[in-house]
Parts: sequence; structure tokens; C-alpha cells
Amino acid sequence: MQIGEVAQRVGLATSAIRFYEDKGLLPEPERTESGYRDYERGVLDRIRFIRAGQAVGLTLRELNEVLQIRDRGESPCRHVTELLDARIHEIDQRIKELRALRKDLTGLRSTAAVLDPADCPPESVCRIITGSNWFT
Amino acid sequence: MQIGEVAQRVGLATSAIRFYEDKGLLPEPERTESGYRDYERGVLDRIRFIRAGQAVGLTLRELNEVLQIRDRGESPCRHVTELLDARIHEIDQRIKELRALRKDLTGLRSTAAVLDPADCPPESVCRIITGSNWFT
DNA sequence: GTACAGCTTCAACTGCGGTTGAAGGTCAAG
DNA sequence: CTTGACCTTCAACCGCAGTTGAAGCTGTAC
Repeated sequence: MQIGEVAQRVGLATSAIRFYEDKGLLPEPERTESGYRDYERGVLDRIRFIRAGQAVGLTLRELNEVLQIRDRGESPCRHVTELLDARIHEIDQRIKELRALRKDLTGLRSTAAVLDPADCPPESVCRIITGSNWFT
Repeated sequence: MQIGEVAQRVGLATSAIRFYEDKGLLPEPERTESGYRDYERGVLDRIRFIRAGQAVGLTLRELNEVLQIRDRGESPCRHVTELLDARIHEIDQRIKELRALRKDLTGLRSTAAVLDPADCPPESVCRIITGSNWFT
């Protein structure tokens, strides 16, 4: 199977597949006499794994770790559950941050609704933003 | 005021201040005879505005727009409220995405708790991740 | 006069996940 | 036998917000 067919089957650009190979996520495939990459069907599952992992927010670096474990013949289950737990925790943190940020923003927004532009001294650029002292 | 003092007063590296100047967020300051940047006190407020804006998630590009409006002698209030509204909307979207992602992840996580590593066929790398068909 | 801190410019690097372009080789159809 | 689609490598570029380093000048204290 040539790279173009692989790309088309998994819905990626050929450049992305070469990129994954370059980063060590995909093994170097066989080559035809003329030097074209010649893939086995197995690479499709491997790429689908990568895409599925990315879809749940894992980085290529993390997915590479998982793949290396699998390539050593071990089962990556434990490592994967650790990654998932860490990721869930990160997301909880991020949601918390975003909610706090949203609160700040809606606060500024309602300040903006009350503030008269004429009151705004040019030297502080914008009172809506600098007027709050929740920062620093 | 030299760049080092400005940096120390606003809590930034000197490189960041030169960077802001380079990007057009700070006006080019006067120079001493020997070519050193010589700042007026006003730059402190301007930098504090930038930091405050960044703290609520606005990009340097957006803050630059606000500063340009102010520099034209206009009041950026309306533009700022538009930016805030857009940002609040983005955050709501992002929180929604993260919550959906979290749901997927906890789903995978509970699959992982049940799955026996011995059942995991090497060719799909990791059933915890690829086993779900919510993706694609 | 010399050590040291502070300033100057300019270019290159960081992490992330690729894309784009140049310059060229290969393969099948017409 | 040429056209066009496909493949090859390698290097450079994207956005984001700066940092780091090299090479050199300035300013002050001792």
C-alpha cells in the first residue's frame, strides 16, 4: 500500500504520515525498488490509535510512549490508565481556571456596561480592563 | 527611566519589553546620547494594561488593536466590550468541549478498570483507547 | 585601568503538530 | 514520448509569546 492510499484511508495528508514516521510513532516501512514507501495493513490501526489518542487530548509524545511499550511486547494498559487519570485531572483544573476567568470577564463586562467612556482617562488605556485590582 | 528599571517595576524581563516594542504595543522611547532607551513614567500604565489584558485571556494582537484605538485619540470601550463578549463566548465553548472530553475520558477510564490486559490484541495497540467507536 | 553591571542589536531557538515548496524521480495512460 | 499523478528528500514556515546567546558598547566603583 502506498502512502497516498494510507493517507486517504485514515483521512490524513501524506505529509502527516511522514511526520509521524519522523517522530518515531510509525515504523519505517518497506520500500519498493524505486524507493516508494510500501505499507502493511497494520499501519492503519496504528494510525487510528494515534488519532483516537489525539482526540482525547493526548500528545504525540505521550502516544509515542504508549507505542514504544507496545513495541517492546508489553501491555501499555497501566501506562494508559495513568495518562487518562492525569489528563482528567488536567481537564478539571482547566475547567476550574476557565470558570474563574469567566467570572472575571463577566465582572469586567458589567463594569463596562456602567462605565461612561468620557470618564476613561487615556493614560490607563482602558479602565474596563485596568480598573479592576483583582490582578497582581 | 532605563529599561531595567521599567522591567523591575512591572515584573517583566527586559527582553519582553523590547519584544512589546518590536510588536508595536509600546511606542519607541527616547534615547540617551549613548543610545539607551529612556522611558517616561506613562509606559508603566501601558505595560500594566497589557498584563491585565493578558490575564483575562486577550492576545497581544487584540491588545494592540485596543492600544491603536487609544493612540488615535478615540475611546476603545466599545471595542473592548466586544472583545470581552467574544472571549466569554469562546470560554463557554471551550468549557463545553472540555466537559464532553472529560465524559469520554471517564468512559475510557472505567473501560480500563474492567478490561483484562490479556484480552488486548497488540495490533490495535491499546483497546482502552481504540476500543471505543465514538470517534470518527 | 579594570572589573562588573547594564545596555545595544540581531538572529536563532523553544513546543506543538504539522504544512508548504523546491527540485527531482517513477509509473501508467494515451 | 509526453502528460499528469504520484512519489522522494530536505529545508523552511505557521502562530503564540517570548527567551537565549553572541558580540560589542557604556557607565560607575574601586
